[in-house]
Formats: sequence, C-alpha cells, structure tokens
Amino acid sequence: MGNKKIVSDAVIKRLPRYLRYLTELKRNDVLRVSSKELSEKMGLTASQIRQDLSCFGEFGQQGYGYNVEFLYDAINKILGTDKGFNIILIGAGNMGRAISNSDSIRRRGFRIIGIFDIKKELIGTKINDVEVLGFEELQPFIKNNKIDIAALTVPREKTKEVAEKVVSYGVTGLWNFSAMELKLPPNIIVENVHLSDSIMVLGYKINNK
Amino acid sequence: MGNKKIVSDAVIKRLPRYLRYLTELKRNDVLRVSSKELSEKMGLTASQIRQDLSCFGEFGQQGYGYNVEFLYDAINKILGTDKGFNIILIGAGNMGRAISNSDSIRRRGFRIIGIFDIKKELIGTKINDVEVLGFEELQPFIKNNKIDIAALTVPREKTKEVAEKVVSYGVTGLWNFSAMELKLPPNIIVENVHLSDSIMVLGYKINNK
DNA sequence: TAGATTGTTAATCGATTAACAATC
DNA sequence: TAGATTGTTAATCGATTAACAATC
Repeated sequence: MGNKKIVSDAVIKRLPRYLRYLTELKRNDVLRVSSKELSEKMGLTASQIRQDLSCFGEFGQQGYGYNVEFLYDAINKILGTDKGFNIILIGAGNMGRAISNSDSIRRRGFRIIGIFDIKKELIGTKINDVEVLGFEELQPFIKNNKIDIAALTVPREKTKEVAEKVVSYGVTGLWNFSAMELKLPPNIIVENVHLSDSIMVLGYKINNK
Repeated sequence: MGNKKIVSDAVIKRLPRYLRYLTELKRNDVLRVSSKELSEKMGLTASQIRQDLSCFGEFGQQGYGYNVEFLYDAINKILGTDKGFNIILIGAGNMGRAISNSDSIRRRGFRIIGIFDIKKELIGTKINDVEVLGFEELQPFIKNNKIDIAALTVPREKTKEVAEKVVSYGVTGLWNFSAMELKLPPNIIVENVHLSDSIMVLGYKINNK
C-alpha cells in the first residue's frame, strides 16, 4: 500500500515495544511523557526515541514532550493495528491454539477469522468460537475473505507445501513457525518465529555471561 | 562461565541460522562448503560469514573452504548445544505443550526435565513422558536438579511473580513468552518471545511494501 | 605448481548518540 | 518570560563489505 520512505528494520522492530510502554502509561493515566522519561523507563537514549519517531512525523511538542494518548494512537496507525488484520491459522495444534488464545495478539487488532487443519477429528470443532475447517475449504475461504496473514503452525515437513498453497491462493503475508526458511517470491512477506533460534541464543548467553 | 571476548549480538543471532544451513548440507551429504557457496544459499555476503566465524576461531582452510561436519560441530560447541541444557517448563498450557512437542528444540539438545502448573487437574498427568508437578514442587526440584533455563508460559499476569520466584530459587536463564518486560538483576539472562511484536512487524511490512 | 579460498586489515556504510537552534 | 524539550543536523560508533596477503 503506502510507498513512503523506507524505514530501517531496527526502527520498525522497536515500535511494538514503544507501544507496550505507552499502553502501560495510559493504563496508569499518565498524560504526557518526554523522550527523556521514556528513555529511562525503556533503557535506551532519548535521542534514539526522538530519532525513531521522526521517521514517521512530528508527534511531540517542545517544552512539553509527547501526549501519551496521541502518541499511542499514532504508533497504532503506523503499525496498522488501528485497522487490524485478518488472519487464517493453518494447523490447529498446540501452537495454533496458543496463538488463538493470545490476548496480546487479539488486543492489537489481529483477528483470527479462519482455522484449518487436516485432522478429521478436529474439523467441525471450535477454537475460541472459530470453526476448524478442512484444507479443501482453504481456497474458497481465501477467495471470499480478505486475508492479510496466514499463520503457519503445521508440522515442519508440511510447511513448505502449505506455504506455497496459500500463496498460490493469494495470501501475501506469512507468519512461519517452522524452523526452516521459506523461499517465496519477493512480494510475499514472511515473518519467522524460530523458537529454536531464540533458545539457542539464550543458551549461548547463559554459557558466556 | 567462559569469559572470552564479547561477540556482538548480531553475530550470535546468526549462529542458529548457520547451523540450520549446515544441518541441511550434512543431510545432503555435502562434505565441504566455501563461504561463497554458503553466502549464496543464505543470501548474505561471503565476507560476513568469514568475519562472523572468525570471532570464534579458525574453522576453514585456504583453497578448500569449510568441512561441513567440522563446522557444524564447531558451531554446536559455540552455542553449547553439544552439551545441551536442562529446562523447566512453567505453565502446561498450549504454548508449554507446543514447546514440549518441538522437535527442533529437542534436537538442539534442550531437555525439558520438569513441567509445572497450578491447575489441579493437570498435576500428575504426563506431557511427552514428563509428569506435571504443582508449584510447591518448584523449589525442591530446582534445588535437586541443575536447571539452566525456565521457560515461562504462564498467563501474563502471573509471569512477573513466577519469574521472581524461580530466580529466587536459583535459575539464571529465563525464556519469557509474555508480552511484557521482566526487570531482574543483571546476572539473570532473559530471552523474550514476543509473538505480538513479531506479528505487528509483519503487519507493518504488509501495509508498507 | 596454479587456482581457490581463507582470515584479517582497511574502507564503507548505516545506525546510534550528541549537540543545538527552534519554540512551546 | 524562563525552562523544558522537541526535531534535526552533525559526530561518533559499530557492523558490514571489500580487498588482499597468506597458504592450502
């Protein structure tokens, strides 16, 4: 959609974290926050916060700082979480259910509107009020609904095939939970959650602290 | 433990990915690989691969490249996955079960040796051959076993309390699955898996491609 | 040997931090 | 107004890339 100036990945990855701290401030009825105050809470520099935000516009006011509510709304708009996203979940196993149950994901506007599995005994059951459908329903479902993201929580050996299938049906955003890299056309956006990578980094740090 | 020269986070985070590609090469019975070949597969520069590896030692040979098996073993040693890690899982819900079921985590030497939950109906049941214990067993279990990592897959509102508890019992590595930041002493290593952050980044990229 | 490829030093690029004029 | 704090430009720092002597 928007073809604005390109913002670096490092900045984008910090946005959800800003949102988390702003949510907390809002919850505590804090009305304004300066980059300095926020930087101390978050453990980064005030300069970086101002630099990061300036990639997207001017949200503050000299001598005052940032209005918490306003900045919160602004970052939500930047991330698109104000409008939200439609998701299909492919694979109704434990990981799929964990995602489906996640409040933090739902609260940010990510709507799971379809769940698919290959197992006969799961088809027709409901997970958080969404019926599990068989894979033969995938294509018509994607055709009849605007799907932004397919979350792939199928077994590793099925992931490549399923990914290529949903991409061929028109999905352009993939959230991949398998410990493998998907090679797909450049217009397809893939975000990986490699749990094993994450715990290996933790292991390294434990051994080398 | 080892107090060697500090290697940057960027490098550490690439190690599991190297391991993944080397596993694939090994599986295909490839004996040697040059930094150039590997760089083309992985989509980064040969220079970066050599630079990364040189943080830990000399693993290649001029004119030959790297012996796949040798480099694989070397990176496993660097990451500590050759010796492995003992994990306790706190929270036997869907996320906990997903972790417990994960082959990619198990295959890298992460052993789940204890599972804990607060729910009466879960206590005494088994998840992948590991019995679920009540929270009152936490302290003695940590005392009697060498625990490297506690995976926290409890509900958000319980996370802080549980984290502080296991830290007070002596665990120094935490794998946190809640969308919140844990403030703990600097000797405690925390690795976060913020699923909502991950999907927000995906959402941003979809809207801004 | 000649060709290939390493490990490393130097150059470049990009991201973070510092500084400060503008102004609320 | 005086003090505070922004947005932005310039300086610094760190990470990536290029180049190349060493050598298998």
